[in-house]
Amino acid sequence: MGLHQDANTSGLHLVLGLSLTATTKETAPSTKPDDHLIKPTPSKPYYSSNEPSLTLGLSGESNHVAKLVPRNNVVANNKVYCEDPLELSRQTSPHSVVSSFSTGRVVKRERDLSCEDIEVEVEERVSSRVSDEDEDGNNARKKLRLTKEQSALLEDSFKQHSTLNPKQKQALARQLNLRPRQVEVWFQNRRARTKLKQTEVDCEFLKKCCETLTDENRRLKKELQELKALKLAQPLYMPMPAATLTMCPSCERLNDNASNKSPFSMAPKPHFYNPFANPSAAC
DNA sequence: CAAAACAATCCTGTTACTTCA
DNA sequence: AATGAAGTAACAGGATTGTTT
Repeated sequence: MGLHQDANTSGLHLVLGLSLTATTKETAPSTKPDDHLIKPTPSKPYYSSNEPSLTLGLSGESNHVAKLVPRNNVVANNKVYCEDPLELSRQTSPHSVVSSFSTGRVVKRERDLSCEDIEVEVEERVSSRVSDEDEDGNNARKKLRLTKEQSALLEDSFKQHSTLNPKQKQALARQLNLRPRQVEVWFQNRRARTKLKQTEVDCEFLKKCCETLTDENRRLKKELQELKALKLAQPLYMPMPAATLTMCPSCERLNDNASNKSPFSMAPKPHFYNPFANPSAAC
């Protein structure tokens, strides 16, 4: 669960309850390590009524509801302190005050703010948040954009190594003021993009191969027809028109081999030829 | 030592948000 | 102002791998 150890070790008792007041699928417990984070969605409000939810609070404090604290947060004096600006911004407002308010098209780069800054920032926004929200509490899931500096640093890091060990991830996250999970996700997506690009390049290459081979096939068919016609015209002996007959060196070799074999020997294996590897017109 | 359980990480596919034309 | 496309952050789920019991 998303309980920070501080809460467990402080000697306080925790109460876990099931109520019918809030949450959606998004708040359901997950087996994944980082999925304890509560995620709001646009169509699925972070808190909605008439849905079962888990509530967790300190015993004797009935007002403490849904204190699901991510691992990197600290609980003290009934307040959730954040080691991560983004997470704090998510938690401080139950409706997930995050980076931007789509209605006003204001994109705020929270990444640049420190934790303390965020606390202030979030408080400021919470007051103005009400008017930004739908009547029924619906709130769009906001996506944070990385700053140019952050992207550049991540790119640099990716160039050095496309995967990160935990230490590198932590260091990078600290350096960028991001959560390690965000760094991890960025690298995953970056690897996926690289692979996709490579696949597209490969696809283009194969298309060209296919085109070239089709052309070549057409040309050889034509050549064969011409030879057949020539054979009909000169049935006895005809010196090979060397200028028109092009022979792949590897085919020739196979034919030579075949000529030494008995009539019942196996036919040579068809070989697939890469037209780009050999500029020969015939191949 | 083998096997089960678990955690961490990766990949792939998808969703949802932002930006821009 | 509205809209669709492209880019991308974030997520889900399954596979793999290393560690622990």
